[in-house]
Amino acid sequence: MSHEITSEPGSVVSKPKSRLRKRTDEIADAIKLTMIQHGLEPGDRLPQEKELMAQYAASKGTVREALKSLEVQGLVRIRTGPGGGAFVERMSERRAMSLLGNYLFAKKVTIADIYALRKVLEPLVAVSAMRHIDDAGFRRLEDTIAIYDHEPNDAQERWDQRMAELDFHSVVAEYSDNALLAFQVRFLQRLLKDLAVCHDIYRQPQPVLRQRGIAFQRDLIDAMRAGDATKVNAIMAEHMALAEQQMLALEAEVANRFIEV
Amino acid sequence: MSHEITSEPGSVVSKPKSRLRKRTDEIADAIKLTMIQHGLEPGDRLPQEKELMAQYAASKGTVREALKSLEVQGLVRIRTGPGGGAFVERMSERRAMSLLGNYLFAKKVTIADIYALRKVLEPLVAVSAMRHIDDAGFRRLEDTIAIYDHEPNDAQERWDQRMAELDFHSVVAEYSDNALLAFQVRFLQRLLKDLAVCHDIYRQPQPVLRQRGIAFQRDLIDAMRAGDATKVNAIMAEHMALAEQQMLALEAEVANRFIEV
DNA sequence: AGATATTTGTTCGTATGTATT
DNA sequence: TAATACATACGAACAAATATC
Repeated sequence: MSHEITSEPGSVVSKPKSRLRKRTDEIADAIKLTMIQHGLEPGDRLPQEKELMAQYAASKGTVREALKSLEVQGLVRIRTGPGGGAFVERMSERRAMSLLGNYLFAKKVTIADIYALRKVLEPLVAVSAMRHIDDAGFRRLEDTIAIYDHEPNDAQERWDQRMAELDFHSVVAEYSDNALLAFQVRFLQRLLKDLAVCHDIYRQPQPVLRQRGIAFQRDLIDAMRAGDATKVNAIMAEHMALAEQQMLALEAEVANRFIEV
Repeated sequence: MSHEITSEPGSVVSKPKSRLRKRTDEIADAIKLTMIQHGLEPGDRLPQEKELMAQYAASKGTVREALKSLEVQGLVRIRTGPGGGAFVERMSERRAMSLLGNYLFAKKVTIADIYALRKVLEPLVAVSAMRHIDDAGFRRLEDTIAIYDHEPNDAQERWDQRMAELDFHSVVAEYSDNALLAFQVRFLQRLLKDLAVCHDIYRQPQPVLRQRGIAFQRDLIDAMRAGDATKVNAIMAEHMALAEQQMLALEAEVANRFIEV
């Protein structure tokens, strides 16, 4: 709808003499193109291997590599059996995050980097969500809070509570109609869940933050129910500022302990 | 530890008969794992096809599909010839954006969505860049402005100027040390370049915006040179607010003209 | 600059696995 | 259960690209 599915660099110009590009990639791009031109939607089936082999005058292996490429890009899903073949699919958020994670793997992403973004985006997404959330949504938020509204009994429960705290924000983001913003916010949350440093941090007991966090989130729900955008924004901004402070402090603590040993 | 490794209660007992996952994906993941375990860095070479075939007791086609998967994920690059094979590679920003674009393809992303993010992120990245930019950077910014500091002669030049205006922000983002923020900001810029609606908008003449844009950018450079974070933030915020306003107005105009026809 | 060796890229034929009917 | 239709996997051979001498 919005913009075109993009081809990899080099897909534009075709030098007639030498085949610059591999046959596999040519076919992958060609299939991608027909998907766009025919306006195929998720669930629609592409021609089967045999037909594609004939259509592009390529062998099975080459066609399969092309389909594999599309599969990894999250554009198709391949099913065996009668009536099987390649079916158009929407890339899952999970896969998008995984791929983006590969890009950021090499770069060094710090907690400060993540919170620099969260501090501005979480308030934004909360206000956006406020305009679309319904009773079921509020119930989901309250159910999530219930997971961590009490002292954890063991390390496992403490871990689960930390994850649930992030899930709270994930649920909020679900109700925004800005797909771009929602994805970004949820990706930041996933980074916090995955970063090795955070694993160490989240394992620490932090009695203060938990209760203050709950207070913020209860206030946030109230403000959302009241439809008070300014208040929602302010509450979330303060919540993020405090969370960042706490995370950075714990990060330093974890680092120091590591040095002492 | 004296006790045996136990299976989880619900863990999948390996059915010896049927393979849950495709061999290709198993091999791709196995290779990915060894890449991490061995701490391979860009430029390092993986075993060649022959060796991988022996190592995983798989056929050439299967191994090739696995490598294709890694290639699409931007993790390796494959070279032919003596000493060739799969080499570890960092995913390019270009590919990361392309893949993320595939995810957002299905979702409807509006100009308003993009500017909701730009309004908060561009000021942020400008302040961040201010702390690391050098004389060469300032020169690049001024060179970019030079592309659009005069009336365009034809449609082509007008188009080039619009792209250069976005490039200005791209250069700014380059000097931020927050990889996450920089990527996000540059991705938004790419969306503006690619969105079909924007193509129509950017083709329109807009004499006012160009000059005001240049004024903002000159002021921005001055504020960055002075190291005035507050001012940098304010200038960029105002610039984005105005740009959004203009874009939305033109979007409506383009839409109306489309309806008239 | 050209020949050669090495390694990926592609093809074809065949057999097996899997889901539908 | 059996037949069918499709993807999945194997193996051998050939083609194309590229580094090295």
